[in-house]
Amino acid sequence: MLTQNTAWVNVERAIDRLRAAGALTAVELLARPEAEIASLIRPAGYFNVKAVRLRAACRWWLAEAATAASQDTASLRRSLLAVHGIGPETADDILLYAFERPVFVVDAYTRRLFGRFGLPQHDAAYDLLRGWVEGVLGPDVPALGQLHARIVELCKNHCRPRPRCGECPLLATCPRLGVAAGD
DNA sequence: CTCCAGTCCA
DNA sequence: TGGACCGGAG
Repeated sequence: MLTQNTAWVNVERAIDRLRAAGALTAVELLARPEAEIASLIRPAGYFNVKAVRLRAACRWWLAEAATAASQDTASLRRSLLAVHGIGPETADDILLYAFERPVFVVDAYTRRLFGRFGLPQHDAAYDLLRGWVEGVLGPDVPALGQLHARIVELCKNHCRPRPRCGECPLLATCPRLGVAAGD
């Protein structure tokens, strides 16, 4: 939630501050005033809205986490999406990495990379693009996590808004072949 | 579509 | 110094 539209380096600072304040667990975070949480996560930006969202997520965790394991993935996703501040991408992050469910996380990086590779799916609605990747990889949790993580790394280092194709490991197979102009 | 917001870096 | 940052709600 802290990393929603926010650079990861700033998220790490916010997490460090929460940890230093002893507010990294759901119980501890909920025990503090919302204004204090907002102050602690200030480096991550959007701190007022994110403080509200973190509280909502912690309440969900305390109420639902115990029975989450027994729920099927579709039900668990609906439950997560009902939480204020958890949209499709955040829900799938939690499903894949926290609950180890076989889902693919679609993010801005995925759409940018797929678009540059000429895949028509890059514009598709969230669930369509997610389902397409899941169909290609199959219900393989490690593979789904690896692909998402590698897309993130690739797009942070090379496939940026202004492409840095020089050292890109995909240069040989990229349709753009280092045409580093525009997007 | 617009707002939310601090931080980094070319 | 302005764009960009692993989105989501109203």
